[in-house]
Amino acid sequence: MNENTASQRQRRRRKETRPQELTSAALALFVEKGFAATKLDDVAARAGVSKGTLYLYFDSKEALFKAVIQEGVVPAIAAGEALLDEHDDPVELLRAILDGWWERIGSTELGGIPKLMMSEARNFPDVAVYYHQVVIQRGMGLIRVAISRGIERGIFREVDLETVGSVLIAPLLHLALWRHSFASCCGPDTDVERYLQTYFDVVLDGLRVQPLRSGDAR
Amino acid sequence: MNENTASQRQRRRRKETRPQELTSAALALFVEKGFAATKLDDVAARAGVSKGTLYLYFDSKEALFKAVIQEGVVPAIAAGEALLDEHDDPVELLRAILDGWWERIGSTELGGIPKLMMSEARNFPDVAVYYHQVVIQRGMGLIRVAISRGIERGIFREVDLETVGSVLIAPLLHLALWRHSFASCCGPDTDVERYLQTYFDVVLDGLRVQPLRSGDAR
Amino acid sequence: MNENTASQRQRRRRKETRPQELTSAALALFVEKGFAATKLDDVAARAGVSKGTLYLYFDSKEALFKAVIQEGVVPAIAAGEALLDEHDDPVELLRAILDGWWERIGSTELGGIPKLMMSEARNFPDVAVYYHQVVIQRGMGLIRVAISRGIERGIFREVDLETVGSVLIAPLLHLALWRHSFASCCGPDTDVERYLQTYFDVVLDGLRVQPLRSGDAR
Amino acid sequence: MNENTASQRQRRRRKETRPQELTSAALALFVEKGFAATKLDDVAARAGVSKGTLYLYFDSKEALFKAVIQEGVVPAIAAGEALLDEHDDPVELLRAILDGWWERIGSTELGGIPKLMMSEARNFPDVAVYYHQVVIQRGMGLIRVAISRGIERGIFREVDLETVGSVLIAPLLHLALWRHSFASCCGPDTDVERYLQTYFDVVLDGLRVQPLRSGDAR
DNA sequence: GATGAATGAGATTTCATTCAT
DNA sequence: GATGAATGAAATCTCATTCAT
Repeated sequence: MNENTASQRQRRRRKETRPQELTSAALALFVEKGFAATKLDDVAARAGVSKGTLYLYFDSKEALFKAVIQEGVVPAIAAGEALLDEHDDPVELLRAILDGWWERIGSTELGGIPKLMMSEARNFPDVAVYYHQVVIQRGMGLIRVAISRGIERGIFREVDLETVGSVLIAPLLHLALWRHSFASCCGPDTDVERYLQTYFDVVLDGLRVQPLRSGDAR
Repeated sequence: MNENTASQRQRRRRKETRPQELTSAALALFVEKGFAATKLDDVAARAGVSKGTLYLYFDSKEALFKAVIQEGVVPAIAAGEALLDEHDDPVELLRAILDGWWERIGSTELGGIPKLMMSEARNFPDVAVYYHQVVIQRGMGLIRVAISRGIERGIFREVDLETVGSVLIAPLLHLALWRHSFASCCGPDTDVERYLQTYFDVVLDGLRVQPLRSGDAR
Repeated sequence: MNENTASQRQRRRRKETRPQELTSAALALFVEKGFAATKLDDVAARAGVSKGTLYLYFDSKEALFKAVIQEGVVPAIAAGEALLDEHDDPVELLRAILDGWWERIGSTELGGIPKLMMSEARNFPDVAVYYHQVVIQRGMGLIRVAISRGIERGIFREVDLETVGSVLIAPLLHLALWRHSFASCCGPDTDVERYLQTYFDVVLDGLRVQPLRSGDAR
Repeated sequence: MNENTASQRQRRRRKETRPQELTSAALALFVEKGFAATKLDDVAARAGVSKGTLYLYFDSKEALFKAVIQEGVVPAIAAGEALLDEHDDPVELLRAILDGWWERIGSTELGGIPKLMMSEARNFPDVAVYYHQVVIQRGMGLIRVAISRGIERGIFREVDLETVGSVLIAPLLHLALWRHSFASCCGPDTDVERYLQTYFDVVLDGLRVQPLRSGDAR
């Protein structure tokens, strides 16, 4: 009467986890080779299934791409917003956001998604729009809040809130992009720890010994 | 007999400029769609020649790719090193380097090359190594010289010379990547002028009102 | 112990009727789309079973096809021969045969079989030979008997017994084929009742006001 | 200066005749095996070209199908309407139409088209609608004119003009269908000449020795 | 040099068939 | 017996490359 045999459970488990195994394999290859240069044969092989199995879960290569992004986007969304309440000091909050992004996204398997999205944005405009709304704008908003909080409290200078988010995230994105492009043939180029340290150092205190303290650096 | 007829000269002219017309068309499409997703049919059509003609000038699609990078790299090299002698003030030198990069590379047709190289580095490791040596390391060296000159003169703080180059170039690269990815579907995201201004502002003077002035921002 | 529980009986019932449910679903789809364009998935779905179940009853798609024809052929055989004894008047007999075919075959679900057999005869020569022997030749024989009986009694003219069967059945077949081809997109084209009436009218009495009454119409 | 070399002309000739060579090969195979069961490989092989060449001329297998029908339809249209003026006697006109159809369509390579259209009408409703309008209705109209002309002159009885066309064409269609279905495995079943003779005999003068001469044969 | 028709290897996609549950 | 996930052979379709003109 016990119809939930172990193997049945295992099978159901498999059915549920399959899509993730497939998107995970696809993500790795899409990031490495790009979407067009990735063969579904290779995705299937990496996931340990046959080519046909892919089509049980995804209607087409393009659908697989969208699922890969979809899946990769969820953690990014989840990662961020909780931080706003966890840190009071703006400097710490900003570091938490940026550090957190690196820890949870940039340095992990998901760090390839920015490269993939950058490379394919023009080939998949609808996915790009979605990603922009759900990830980029939300992330920029997060940084903006941290900065404006710091400005309110007189800790940060009055920088342009519209643009500062992109400027701040850029060096982290750059590091992530590097890891999935030149790093494999030209080495890490820079020690990650030192890179992050320099990054925070420069961003927080600038290069100059005697800051001009004007709104305009020119 | 005057064998240098007008049409002969024009043809010779054509012969010489042809390759550039082809690589230019290829660059645009490679940047837009990626290498694998670009059809030689489309490259030929964009250059206004037939598909077969491409093979008169390039042995293969891969050879065309290499020529595209090769060609795109030359101006980048030429652009830089002269600057070292033109500017004495380290701040001005740094701005000249970074501004100059944006003016001559980032904001031009060549601005797509970083995206292209980033996307394809792992598919063409030899090209990536070449690009790394000839463009990236040289560019990093340029910035390093500017920064170290500033440190020597007591204008810049003692930041890590190994990593600061990447950190500084990242926001500009980011802007160039954006222009060739999300910009087409999600708008420019930020006004370029303001972005650059914020960038220099933050980089030169940091975010904090009261700099810590320690080597370590933590 | 009463082992013939209701559900057991139902199951046995099921076991016996299953094949017919499957062939019935298959017939409908084979007729609609053709053999090759019909997916077993769809057959299974239409029969309300899983794809695997089909293979419990039929070894292959081809075996299913043969079963479909086999099944569809039985009523056709049964329908005919009894008529010979039921009608004495040759005109009535002929009408009974042709009307009966339309009532019991052409106008029913089985009316698709001629279309299916026509379409697939060359792909399944053995089935075609079987069908030819068991259905076509027998049916032609039936008509031939009716006509020859009419000739003997001086009611029908001396027409060619070899060919008249095909000529006579053709308009009915045509109607059946139409119902399963153009009818779905171009309407019934002709009212069935009027069509049959015209058909019998022309066939029995010809088009001419003054028949030539020669064996040769030329 | 003579740039129209022989081989150039031959090549151009080829370019122009290619599509017909391809549709001709496709027609033969579509008729024999049906659309779905025909492999493009085989079409290409029969036409003596490579698989890829097909795609230079037709966007898809479906487009090839449409071209096949399109091409096959043209002669059918051309064949008919001139006849109306060529024959005055309604009996001769009717024979000319039906005989002509058999000579020019039914007995030729084009005779497969009715089988093909019948088999695939439900899979390609738009093609079926087109075929219905351009071929079937026009053909029916032709017969209707002939019959009504005969009725006016008191040569034909007053049969139903709406339906008599289908009834009359049916035996010819049947013969054409037979040739492309059972004929290959079960022989011609009937001698064509005798079949046509019986057909005209029955249709023109009916089966009965003593016609009822009522509008209704019942 | 220039063309573009032709090729064929290789990609995506489909689907009859199998088999563990 | 019934299921449906998985398979892989085979189909459609693409496109870099060739070559006769």
